[in-house]
Amino acid sequence: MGIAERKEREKAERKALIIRCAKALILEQGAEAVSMGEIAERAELSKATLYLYFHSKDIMFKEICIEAGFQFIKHFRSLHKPHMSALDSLKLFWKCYVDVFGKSDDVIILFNMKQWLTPNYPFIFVDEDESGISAPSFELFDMIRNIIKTGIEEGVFERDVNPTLITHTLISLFSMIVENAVKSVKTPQEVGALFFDEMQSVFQIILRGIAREGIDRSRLTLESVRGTAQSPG
Amino acid sequence: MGIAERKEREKAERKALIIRCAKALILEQGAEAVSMGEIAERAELSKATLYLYFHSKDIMFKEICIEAGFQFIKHFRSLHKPHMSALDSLKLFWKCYVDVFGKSDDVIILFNMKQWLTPNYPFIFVDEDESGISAPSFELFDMIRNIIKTGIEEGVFERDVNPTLITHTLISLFSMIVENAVKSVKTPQEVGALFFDEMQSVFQIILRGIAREGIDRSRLTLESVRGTAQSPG
Amino acid sequence: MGIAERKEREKAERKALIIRCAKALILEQGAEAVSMGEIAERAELSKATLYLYFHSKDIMFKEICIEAGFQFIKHFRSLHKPHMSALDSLKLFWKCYVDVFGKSDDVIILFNMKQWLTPNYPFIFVDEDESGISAPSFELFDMIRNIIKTGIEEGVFERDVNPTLITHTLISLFSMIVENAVKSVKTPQEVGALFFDEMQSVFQIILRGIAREGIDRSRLTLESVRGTAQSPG
Amino acid sequence: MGIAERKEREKAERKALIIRCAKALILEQGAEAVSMGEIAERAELSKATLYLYFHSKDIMFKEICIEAGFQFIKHFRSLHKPHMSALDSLKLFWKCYVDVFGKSDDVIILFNMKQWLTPNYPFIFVDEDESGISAPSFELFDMIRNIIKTGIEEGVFERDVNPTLITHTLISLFSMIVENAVKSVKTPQEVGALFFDEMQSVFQIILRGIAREGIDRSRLTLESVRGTAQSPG
DNA sequence: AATGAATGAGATTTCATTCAT
DNA sequence: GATGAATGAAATCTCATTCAT
Repeated sequence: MGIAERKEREKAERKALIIRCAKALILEQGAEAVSMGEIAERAELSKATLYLYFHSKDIMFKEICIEAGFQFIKHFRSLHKPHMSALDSLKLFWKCYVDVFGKSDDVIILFNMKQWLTPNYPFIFVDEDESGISAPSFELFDMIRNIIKTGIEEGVFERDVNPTLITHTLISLFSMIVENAVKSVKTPQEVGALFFDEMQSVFQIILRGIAREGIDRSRLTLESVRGTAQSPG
Repeated sequence: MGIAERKEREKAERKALIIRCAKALILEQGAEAVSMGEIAERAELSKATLYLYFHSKDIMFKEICIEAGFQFIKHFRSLHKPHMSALDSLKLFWKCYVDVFGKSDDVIILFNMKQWLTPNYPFIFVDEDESGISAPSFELFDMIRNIIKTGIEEGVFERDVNPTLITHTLISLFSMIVENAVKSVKTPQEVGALFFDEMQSVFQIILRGIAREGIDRSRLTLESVRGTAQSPG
Repeated sequence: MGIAERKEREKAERKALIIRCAKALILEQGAEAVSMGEIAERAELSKATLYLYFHSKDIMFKEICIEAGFQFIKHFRSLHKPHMSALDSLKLFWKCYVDVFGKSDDVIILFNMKQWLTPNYPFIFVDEDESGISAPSFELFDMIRNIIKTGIEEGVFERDVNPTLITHTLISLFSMIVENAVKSVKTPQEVGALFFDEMQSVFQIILRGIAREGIDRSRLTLESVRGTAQSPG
Repeated sequence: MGIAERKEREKAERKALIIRCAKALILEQGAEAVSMGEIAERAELSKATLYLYFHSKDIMFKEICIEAGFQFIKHFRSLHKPHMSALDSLKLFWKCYVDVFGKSDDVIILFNMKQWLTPNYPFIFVDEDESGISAPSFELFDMIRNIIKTGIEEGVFERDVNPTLITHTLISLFSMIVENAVKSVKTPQEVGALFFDEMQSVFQIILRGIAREGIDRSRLTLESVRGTAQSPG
């Protein structure tokens, strides 16, 4: 019986290896430019072997996206408390984003690969596709939307704000900024500087933009998290 | 005597036809996926003929993009008055966006193709490249940034707002939303609905988010322009 | 009636213009690389116009070859006297080669274009081909062969020498050396230096190689003609 | 245990097959005219397969050429003794030429393709190029030049003979004759007849032409090797 | 007579995917 | 389970040649 387990484990490791290599290449060249041949070469496997683990390039890339999404959600879940206020939740969301980004490239990967989540990227409606893989799309989306909804109920956000739309916008923004950051620099560390300045500023603007008139702006200010981001671990 | 002119016109029409077909395909499939063969087929021309009008695929796509950019800027310029306030300018910017979009797909094209062009398009100054085409990128960017700066001077926007960053963010947002809208629906008319709801909402949130505390929100409200957009001229 | 003549003349001028441009391009890039489009551009004519003067690229290039051949033959004829000895004739042949080369690029053109004289280049058997053009091949070839034959009769060349073969070899050599010279340098002036050293040396070796044993070597020595070549007239 | 070896062998055979087909086509049409498609068709493989064995057309042709060069040099080396006189060496050179040619088309290929390769092949030292292939050009050139030098030292060749130039000439001549022979006939067997007559005659003339005055002509005579050539092993 | 415009045919090269071993 | 080998289909681009005007 130990043999079966070992085989299982080895198989998972192989799969992880492939994904790791694919991610590295996506970071280096952008998702569009990566070919199966390159992934195989980097993983020191044959192209044919890749197809044992993923039925197609499309599916491989989708799985990578999805896995990256789960990492982020998992981290957020582990820190989020049910009773948190909307503002605290959003600030935590921001913190998690920074944390995960500091620790791994998943966030970059996630947002760099929108073409593999088409046609309804980013993570809105696609829950199950022909490949039988269920995406974390709705979860991420729903999570944020619930926070916005809570904010409206708490009277912190404007009543005329459309939670679905704002959620969409927030995710879009994150995605866009990552994309720009990734494209203009090379290493994750370099990405950091550009990225966090812009991200934090934008997040704050959105916060202010959806906040009800009269809400004190000090409550709508994000703590600088750059220090955290720069010290991965 | 009219012969030369007619020939000129016919040539321009052919070029326009090619561009039209290319745009349609870009809207349907995204810029990356479109091949010269498909464009030729759609235009009912041979591949070789395409190369008479554009020396390479790269150049064709750049020209399409740049042309679209100029259309937008031209329209804005024709309506913009020097003495306009920052808020009025931004509102006009929004109106132009809607107008141009209502009349053609240019804006969609413009933003849908940014990736294809240059990593940080349209945020980076690319005035002249090896193809000899000058891009309107910096103009667009500068235009918006000047409006933001004016707003800060007028005391309408927060002093701590970074004009360059906000400009970047605004363009990113527009770009992103267009992209999402285009990808999730089929016809330009359908795009319209999603698009304007989201765009207008986001634009308004940004406006509120960068406005100084105490600025009356009624001043930060965009008129609904959907009617205009839906009745193309 | 003057009109017809003028037309005739203009036509001839146009044709000459085309040939001139084609030659220039052949010298610059080598015959293989030159395209009809380039020739048309250089001549400031349309590609279609080229086809009014030459039914195909093949025919144009053949005509160029043939014309170049005639120039050389014409010059040789004008200086050759019927009573000349074989050795004097060959020396004259050499002198003409140098002269024509000094004055024009025809010799280079001629030998640079062997592919358009296939399959029996250089100038051996092809007298009439499908295009109806008769080549000066046999004339050139025959001229040399007659000189060799005379030399044998005079007892200057070995009896076991095969005139046809030697002729073939001589022409091959000229062709080869031109080719190498042309390929390794750029301007005709530069070609000169390399070219004449090698050519003269080789010509002399052949002369000695075919001469009868006992013929005094001083008779088999070519005067240096480099000065002549360098001062184009 | 034999599996790996068999695979290795099969791979080598495939590569050899491709080269064989390519050579045949080069002989039929000349190097410039042969396309990857034709080679693939002749080898009954897909074009893509060709690219498994050769990264580009350029590289394929270079490899063919270089391999042929090595074959020739190898054969010469195996028969050449250090103490040989210049005349014996040159005669051996000639014999090897005939031998290799009798057994394969390599020599023809070698010389027929020089144009395709590099302007002054095989006269210029090209030891390592961007494709990482080292060429035997200089070796061949040097080998002959050393023989000529020895001959001068032995007092068999004229003191005023320039070894580099003569080497250049010899190779040019061989190259030229092969080319002509190949172009004027169809089958390799037919090539043979033309080829050897001319080659032998020319070789002998050169020998006589560079020999010192007074050297007995019987020493400068090549044995007829046609019989050997016609009976391929 | 001249040409602008068009094109068919074909060039080289890439890549996701399959299959026999 | 792993892979080397093969490939079909498609990509971009070129060029000699034709034809309506």
